[in-house]
Amino acid sequence: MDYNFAEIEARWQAYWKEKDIYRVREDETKPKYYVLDMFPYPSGAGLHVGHPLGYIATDIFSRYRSMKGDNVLHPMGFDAFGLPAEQYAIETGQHPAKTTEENIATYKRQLGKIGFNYDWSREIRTCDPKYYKWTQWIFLQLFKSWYDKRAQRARPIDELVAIFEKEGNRNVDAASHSDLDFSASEWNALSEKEKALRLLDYRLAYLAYSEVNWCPALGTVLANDEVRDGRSERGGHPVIRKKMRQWFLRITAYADRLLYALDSLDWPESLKEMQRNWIGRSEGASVFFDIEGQEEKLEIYTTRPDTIFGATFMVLAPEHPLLEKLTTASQHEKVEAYVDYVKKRSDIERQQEKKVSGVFTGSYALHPFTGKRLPVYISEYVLIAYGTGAIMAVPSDDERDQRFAQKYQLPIIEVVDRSDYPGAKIEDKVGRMINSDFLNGLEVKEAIRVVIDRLEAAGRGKRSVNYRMRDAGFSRQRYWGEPFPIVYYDDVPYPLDESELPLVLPEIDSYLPTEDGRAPLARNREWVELPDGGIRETDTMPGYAGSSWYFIRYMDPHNDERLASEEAIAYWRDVDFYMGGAEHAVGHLMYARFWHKFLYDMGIVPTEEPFRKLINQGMIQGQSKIIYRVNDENKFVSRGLKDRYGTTPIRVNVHFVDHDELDLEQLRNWRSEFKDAEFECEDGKFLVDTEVEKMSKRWHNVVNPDDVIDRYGADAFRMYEMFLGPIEDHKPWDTQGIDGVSKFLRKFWRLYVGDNDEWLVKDEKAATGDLKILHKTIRKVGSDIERLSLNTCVSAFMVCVNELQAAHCHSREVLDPLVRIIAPFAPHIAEELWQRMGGKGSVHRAEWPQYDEQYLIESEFEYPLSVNGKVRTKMLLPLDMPKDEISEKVLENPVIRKWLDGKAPRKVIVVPGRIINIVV
RNA sequence: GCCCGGGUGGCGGAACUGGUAGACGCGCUGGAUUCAAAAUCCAGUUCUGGCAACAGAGUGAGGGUUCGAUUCCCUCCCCGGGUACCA
Repeated sequence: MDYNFAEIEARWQAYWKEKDIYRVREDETKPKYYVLDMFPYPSGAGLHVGHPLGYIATDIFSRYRSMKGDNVLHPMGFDAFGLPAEQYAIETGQHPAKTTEENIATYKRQLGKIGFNYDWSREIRTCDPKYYKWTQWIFLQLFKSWYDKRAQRARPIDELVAIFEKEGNRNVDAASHSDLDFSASEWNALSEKEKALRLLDYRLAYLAYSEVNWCPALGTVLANDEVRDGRSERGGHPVIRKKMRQWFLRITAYADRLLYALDSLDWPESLKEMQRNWIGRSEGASVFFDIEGQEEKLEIYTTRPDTIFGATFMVLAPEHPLLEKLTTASQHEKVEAYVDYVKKRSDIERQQEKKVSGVFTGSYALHPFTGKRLPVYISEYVLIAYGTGAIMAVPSDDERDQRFAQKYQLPIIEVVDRSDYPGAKIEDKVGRMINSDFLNGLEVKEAIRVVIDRLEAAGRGKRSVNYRMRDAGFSRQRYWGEPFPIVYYDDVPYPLDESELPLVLPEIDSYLPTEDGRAPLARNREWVELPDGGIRETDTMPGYAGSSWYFIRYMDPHNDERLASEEAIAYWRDVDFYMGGAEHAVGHLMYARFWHKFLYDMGIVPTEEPFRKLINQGMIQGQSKIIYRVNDENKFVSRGLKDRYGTTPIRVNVHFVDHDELDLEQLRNWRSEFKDAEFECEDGKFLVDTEVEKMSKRWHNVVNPDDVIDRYGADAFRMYEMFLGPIEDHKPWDTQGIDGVSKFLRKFWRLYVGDNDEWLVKDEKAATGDLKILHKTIRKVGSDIERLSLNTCVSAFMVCVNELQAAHCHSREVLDPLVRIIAPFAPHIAEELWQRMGGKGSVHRAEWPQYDEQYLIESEFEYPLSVNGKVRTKMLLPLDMPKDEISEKVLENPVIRKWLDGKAPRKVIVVPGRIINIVV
């Protein structure tokens, strides 16, 4: 009987569920291993064949580790709050909880068919109040903490209050966005409200005003990627920048720790580099410039203080707070016009502009060393959000400053002699200082040190470190997210008592924002307005809130007392291996690391970093199928004929195409536009072109795993996904190719089961050759799994089965270990054969076999013989033959003699067990 | 522009530390089986020449190191991802 995957897979999936074999418990007798997949957002479209790629890899890896004796945690859950469900709710009026629930059911059904080993008793959903109780709890801890830069850790805010009461803030080095100085008596004289507002400057979760993309027509705030060219992507309505009071998380306090810990992580180098760039640490100096006729000083940030004698003008961001004071009456009109011009431009436009523009303010700054007058300009190339929003312009050593100087005819003073460094660009930090007074003759690096010392001594500047990274906006004016456990009294935010958590997301009558532009939750006045006069926060938390700590919850997902028990956390500690898409390189991975470090400071988790090893799985792309429509006609032509007409390419459903030939019948029934169309074939066939691109409904190239599994089975599907190529690479899906692994599984089956379903495996001694094949495979598969090279594992299995088949091997001594090592890849067929073989318990609880070195030792080797590096023939020689004896033997070889043509070889190189090269 | 990947048959890919380039599979070609087809099995399949033995070329292009380079070094081209007037 043939291998009946449908029956086998259903049987064993039911068996595993019934026996609960994937249930994981803490077990001190075994080493722990935590394997994690990035949990999915359950979209309405369901899974396509690209989604499970990483899940299959971790499934194989975790099954392997547990057969090797580890206690493996491999959980799954759902990132269930998010924009698409809310958008759908706005369009249909359906509650997002309901559609989310339905989508999760679809996902679980689809995942179930693939045969994963998740411990579903540990499933979590970020939208479940039992889960987000602890998301809210962590937020409260952030709210109640400040960051002590000296101790390099978060501390309770009460300790900061105690310090303020005793000595003010002068001896505190805290992460803060305020530079206000105050003494103990000044602090103690403040009202309760003033104290509360001032503390916000120090909390790790704080309120501040910031600009958002406000779309008046939609009455809502838009994410950056929902805005195109200053208009909303949906509907094309104008979008303006609007100031709103919002929650922020002080991630910048952790910038250095986030940066330096990267070195210790086993992550792809490219991903670590992205995080480094995102943090964007730079070392330089703050310099204070006097302004002619003004009390106030202008603070600038520069990484090149050494070039200060080359500064010939200053540039401010058009939003700079000092601008009004610096603008003289005569320049007022021009400045205002320029500020207006910049206001209308989106950040993206401003940043992409290649044309230099700017306006003189009328004021002059004074050079701190020479006292020279430096005109102060404004220009859009200086950004208010970076550094201090003001620069000293050094046209000799900065390309943008140079272009600006050229356009406005400002002087350029060369200050760095780079003649010792041919090829150095103007912004490279190399060279010898010239025209720079006391810096003359110094190397750039030395000059930086010297000039900062001078500036500090003169009280005109200081060493300073700057980051590109900014605090994380944590408010969303949306419904489908975690409510903030915050109540305002007299505009001051107070935390809810932890006993009141979770603060459950209330019902509302419509998912739209209110008419006056407040978040949707404001619609439920009963919920918002408390009897004691308190007003609840109506913003909700962003998507990354719930995903920043979910890996901890899996350790103990049903705990109502703590986010996870101390014992569970002490046992599981951190994620050993994390698999997910590269699109989360900076967002999710940065926030999760930040939260983890905070929880470490709180003493809740024992490790500084959450994810020890990380791999990005590549994307499985779709193959779009393209046909050509003749312009202005209801006529389509086969691909070879497209150049005879003016044509437009059109994508058709990938399922209508077999071997590049289109099934016209199916196409005609697909859409009315094809019903009566004319089709011109070539050689009786209608051929299509193929384009590899993202798998998406839009391109009609989506392949659903359910269909593939129905036709070929889950085991074939799993192995084929792995066989496609290296896990990190992008590669196109081609359903045709699955035939290969499907055939392989049938061949594999026939080693065990005969045509009439008879059991072929015998308890006989295996031939040495068969044992060689087996042990070679055990070794290769084991080491390839360790390095996540799963595609080569599959081909190793193919080679093994081909060889065993040719050898007519039916010995249990070989076929028992073979079932075990294939079990992680094809868990169903392995379980079936294991059980038929009379194996104890599940094959997935069996031990991973050891390979036996004795079968891998060879006594002879067929050496390739090469002449001048080109292989000419082969020769079988004993591996223990001494080199000079080999040389002699080789020279007797007729093919080699022919190539030597009677001459003596210049050299004979023997690499034992590898190759022999004769140089003539 | 900068940073990080990557360019190998018709296609997906293999070659782990410099040692037989193209494993494994798809597709294609021919054959067996079949009334026929599907399925299955067998053989061939980098390119060029040759019936073949064999010879020449060949891992994006050019150069270098080496007995030997897909692998190391230099220059350049192309593709993918990230990022940016970041002072």
